[in-house]
Amino acid sequence: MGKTLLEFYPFDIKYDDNEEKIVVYGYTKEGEKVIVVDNSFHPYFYAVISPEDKESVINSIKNLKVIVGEKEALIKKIEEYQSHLVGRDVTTLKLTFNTYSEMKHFFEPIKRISGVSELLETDIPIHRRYLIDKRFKMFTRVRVEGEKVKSTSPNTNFTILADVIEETNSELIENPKIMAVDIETYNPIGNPRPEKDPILMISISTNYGFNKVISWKKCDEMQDFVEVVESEMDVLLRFEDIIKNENPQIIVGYNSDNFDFPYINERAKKYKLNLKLGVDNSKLKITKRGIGKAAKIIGIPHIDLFIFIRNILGPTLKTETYNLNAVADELIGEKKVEGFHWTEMSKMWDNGGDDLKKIFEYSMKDAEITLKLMEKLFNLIAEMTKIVGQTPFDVSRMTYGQCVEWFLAKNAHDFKELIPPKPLGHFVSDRQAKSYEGAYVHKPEVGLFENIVVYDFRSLYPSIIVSYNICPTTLFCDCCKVGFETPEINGKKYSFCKEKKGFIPQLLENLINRRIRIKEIIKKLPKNDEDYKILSARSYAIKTIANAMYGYLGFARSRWYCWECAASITALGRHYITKVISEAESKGFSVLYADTDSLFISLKNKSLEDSKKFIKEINSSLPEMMELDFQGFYSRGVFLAKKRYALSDTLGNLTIKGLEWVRRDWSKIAKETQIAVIKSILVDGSKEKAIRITRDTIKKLKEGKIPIDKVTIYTQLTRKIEDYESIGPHVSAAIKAKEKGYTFEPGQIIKYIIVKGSGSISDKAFILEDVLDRKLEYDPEYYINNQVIPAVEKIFEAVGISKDELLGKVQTKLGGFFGD
DNA sequence: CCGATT
DNA sequence: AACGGCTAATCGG
Repeated sequence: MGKTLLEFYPFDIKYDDNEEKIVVYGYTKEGEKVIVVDNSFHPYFYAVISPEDKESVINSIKNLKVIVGEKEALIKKIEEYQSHLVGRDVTTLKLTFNTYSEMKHFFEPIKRISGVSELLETDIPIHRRYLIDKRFKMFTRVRVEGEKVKSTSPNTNFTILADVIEETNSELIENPKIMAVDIETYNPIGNPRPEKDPILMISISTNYGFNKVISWKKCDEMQDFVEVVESEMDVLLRFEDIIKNENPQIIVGYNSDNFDFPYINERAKKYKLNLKLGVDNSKLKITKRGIGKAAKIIGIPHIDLFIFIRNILGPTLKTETYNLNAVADELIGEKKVEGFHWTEMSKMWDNGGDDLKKIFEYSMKDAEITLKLMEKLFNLIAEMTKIVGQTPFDVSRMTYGQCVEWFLAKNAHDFKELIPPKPLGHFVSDRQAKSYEGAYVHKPEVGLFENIVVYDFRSLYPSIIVSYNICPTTLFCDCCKVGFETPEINGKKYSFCKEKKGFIPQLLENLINRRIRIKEIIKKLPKNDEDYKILSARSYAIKTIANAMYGYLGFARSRWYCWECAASITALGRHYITKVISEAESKGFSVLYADTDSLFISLKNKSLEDSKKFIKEINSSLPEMMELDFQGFYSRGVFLAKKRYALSDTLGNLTIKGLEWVRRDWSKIAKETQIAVIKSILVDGSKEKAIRITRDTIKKLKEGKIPIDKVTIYTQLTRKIEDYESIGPHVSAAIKAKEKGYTFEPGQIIKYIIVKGSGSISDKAFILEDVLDRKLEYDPEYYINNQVIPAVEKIFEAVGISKDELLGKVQTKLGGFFGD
């Protein structure tokens, strides 16, 4: 079909193991599906050599005879490359090969050549190497030149054999076709067993109007979206059919890596079906990834939103659990179909009729919610994908550490920095064994205070890294006699180069400046503007990477791990916060509390104006990138201990940190009582009301009037049940449930209740399902003495009311509090 | 009651 | 498989 030039949006990429070439999958603006084959890319790695041995090493490499299969494998190119390894000058040879399968046979023989000290970048997967080198970003417009040929894949418009493939601009694909998928399974004993229990239905929801539930059981007056086929096998075949005909550009699920797709695969195996979902007609592949699995469909990015939310969004969410219902409620204000619990699935399926209709509705809604979540999160996933520079499939599954690492890897060569190897074995354990001092936390004045001003350092750690040029490449440089110096850390000062910028501070400075520019633009846009949404997501993605940089430097499995850097950052953080504390005190403010980058002062006889003058003075003395911000003014606050306090602003809005209220391992009844007490004291200024509320709760608990969901406690299993040394209540509840056939995985949230009976607290702990089944009653004594009272006791003490007084055991005159 | 575990 | 600091409950000797 001849030479052609076109622009397209790449969605996925693979290194073809058999044909040994890079294949990029994408779409033109008109939605035509294209495959771009890049024959020009060849894998390579670096050998670090002593410069004086250069000729002999090159000769030895040329003389190597490596046989792969029947044929001799050849080195394609040898080039000298003067570069840096973590700031140190190194001479390397860049060795390029025709294919990866040939290249890997050269690792060992080249390592053994005298004059070669180490091999670098042998542990970069080829498709990632390709994206690092080519610079273009997934989901954005890319220019390709090459020969247009008929596609070998049946459901693709054409293939291009590329000569050139390059970035044009970073314009994002508009409105990709997204398909959300959810399955329901037969589950007579709780968790479904893929070897026995069939898939009942597969639900599909798209952002372009195709919505269906495919099932194999009929009932009267079925909803329009239900399509009934003959059998479970036909459900699977119809699913394959839909993927092929509908051509979704992105497939999304919720926990689909570890549930939906592995289950679909297991059931397909049973019928000896090969579900060819990939654009290249390849099978749905379930791979192992860390402790879990990942479901890969070649050519169509499959995003498991549960994984992305858990890894990246989780810490910013309020929700206690990452189940679909709670997450969707918080992010998009939607809930699942009510009056239905998944444990009833098989019973309702067997009943048929209206019950079956209800399952159809429930399943459809789940797929719809998943789709809406993706529509909400697409911009963020796309921006993370762009900034990290890898595929959406990979990036959506990365943790913070991996996002930072691949971001650095992408940019390292601009600074001629080679990518250090992943640390293994004792390198990791040695690093883990060597800890360093963290942030400073000021012991609070326990009690109730009024007129509180809060300051915080804007992006404290990133601004320190940039100001002090903290980088593994600048530590104790050769050029500066005295560089940027840290305070003493265990009696030693650390120095960072003043002459040349380190690559991490340089990249970080670019990120910070980029974010400032974006925020300037956002300010002028209306909130519902499409650009506003994209730029907000970009700003959030940049912030995520910038804030994770410090943690990455102290992370034992980092390629650019640097103990001295991490320890210097926290030491400087401690230096600046303590400096502000002492200056505030010397100016006559009373410092109530401080933690890491924030400072709480009481105005006392000073004015708000005085506090603003103070902040100006501080800022004029700080390095340019560092800034102390005015965070807010609060009319009242109660401080209980380090990391435990509550504030109320002038409008009565509460800020609560560290208290039981924000913790999931406390019952709702304890948390609700606690917040009601805080509100009474901080907002209403009435300790009588607080006492009344507490006593009333205790009475209701005694009378057994509190519903079960308010006495349920959530605790995560962090390991396998048998690995626990100490059996806490949640573990004990799980052990008892396990004997009855329930299964538990590490990471699972255990919902348990302490019931009436004898023995230790653990003896009396049972999981929610057990309690409901056996109609057990909660233990009022436990919830009064171990939940409600401890949650409010410290607060009452801080305002001068003892426990006895609270419970009415001692008659004391109340009063003298906020004028009453 | 107290250190260890969570 | 991002850091350390910190509080508090409960176990288990």
